[in-house]
Amino acid sequence: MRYYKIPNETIRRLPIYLRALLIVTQQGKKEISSQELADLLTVKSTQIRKDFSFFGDFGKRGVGYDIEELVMHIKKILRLRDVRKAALVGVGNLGSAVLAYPGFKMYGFDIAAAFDCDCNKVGRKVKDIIIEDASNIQALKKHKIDIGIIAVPKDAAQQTADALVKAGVKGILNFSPCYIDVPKSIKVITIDIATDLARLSYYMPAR
Amino acid sequence: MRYYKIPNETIRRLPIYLRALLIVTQQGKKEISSQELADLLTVKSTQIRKDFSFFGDFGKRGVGYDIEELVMHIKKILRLRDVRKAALVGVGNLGSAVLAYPGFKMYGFDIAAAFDCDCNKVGRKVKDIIIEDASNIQALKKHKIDIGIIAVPKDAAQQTADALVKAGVKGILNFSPCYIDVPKSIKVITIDIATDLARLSYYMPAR
DNA sequence: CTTTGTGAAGTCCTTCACAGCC
DNA sequence: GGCTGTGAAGGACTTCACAAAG
Repeated sequence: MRYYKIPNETIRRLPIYLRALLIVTQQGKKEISSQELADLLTVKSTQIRKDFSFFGDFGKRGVGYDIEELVMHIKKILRLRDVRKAALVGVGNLGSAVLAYPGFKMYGFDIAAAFDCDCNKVGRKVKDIIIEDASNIQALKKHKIDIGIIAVPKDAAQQTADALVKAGVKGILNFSPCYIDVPKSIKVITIDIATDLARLSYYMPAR
Repeated sequence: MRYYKIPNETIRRLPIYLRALLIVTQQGKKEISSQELADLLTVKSTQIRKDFSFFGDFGKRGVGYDIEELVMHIKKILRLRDVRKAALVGVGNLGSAVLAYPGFKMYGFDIAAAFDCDCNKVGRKVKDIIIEDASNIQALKKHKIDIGIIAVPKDAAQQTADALVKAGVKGILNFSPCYIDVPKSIKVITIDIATDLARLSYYMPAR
């Protein structure tokens, strides 16, 4: 194996592979061939082998891949092996759904703090976390939290982002349907269902 | 302009352009150049012009594009011009967040029905919609609803999908972190934040 | 002078074809 | 026989460079 740069498209597929592998692990499977994995996803088996070849060759010819080893490698590439602490801002419906979502833990994220500006919510306990007042966001500097999750109404998104940046986060997951402006050393990922919705529409037959 | 096939990647970017255009429209802007749009997004201006050129040439040289016209064209390509009716299944935190999300309307989707299997919720009214019992999903056949939104716990996802297919939907938006099996004429889009999370992790500096 | 529209060149990614190994 | 690993070929998308138009 040569140490080529890993293509962006491969990085985009790794989480998809990871999810599938975690699901089949729960079903008790120990090994998987590129063909079996391909059947679960909409990807060709040669594509999968090529992708895996970028970070080592650990498949067994005639057999397939050891799932546990594969999961470990993918997590390493995606830097998911160490638990990363995240803070949630906005505990409305969306924020609550985020708190309840099991995927965070599965991917090595730990939501360690939650903030809201509604005094009725402040002090309430959700999943072992006490909701704090949003004006205390800067406090998370002490907690080694490096990810902020924005789940507030869009008019409050920018000021929330500013507060999070001030508090020292390095990455932001933004659920508000708007652009937010941050220093370019901060990585922002905006999740907007609308873009997926539009794709659903395109690929669906007309009524 | 020649009628080439529109590249997949262009289709993927169109919703992103659309969102940006809708945002600047709200700010009162009437025309925009490819460079201005590029500055808002992480895309090169030549890319934008090339993308737009696939579906006609309606830019004014020396000026830019008429935003209203552009929005109309993109909506046409993405088949978003006619309102599509959707049914939501599962009115928990996530489902409630979905109901409250303004993006649906903006993109021509109308959530016209909601279902849940919790009898405490059935009968309650949310945003002009009365929550119906999940066993009545087949009833939506009468309502010309062709999209189903799955926001139920993952163990109930497959049976919900089966019921929706039986009820005649043509597309499914799946928020459950699992694969669902449907006839291949049905388009399914699974939204799993975990994949975005993993990308956030990869592009963030190590702790 | 600004900005679009577009062939051509360049880059990146996917698929093929098959050698190598279990 | 079955499946991985990979150079090479092929295909898709992006960027360049510049002509054409307001």
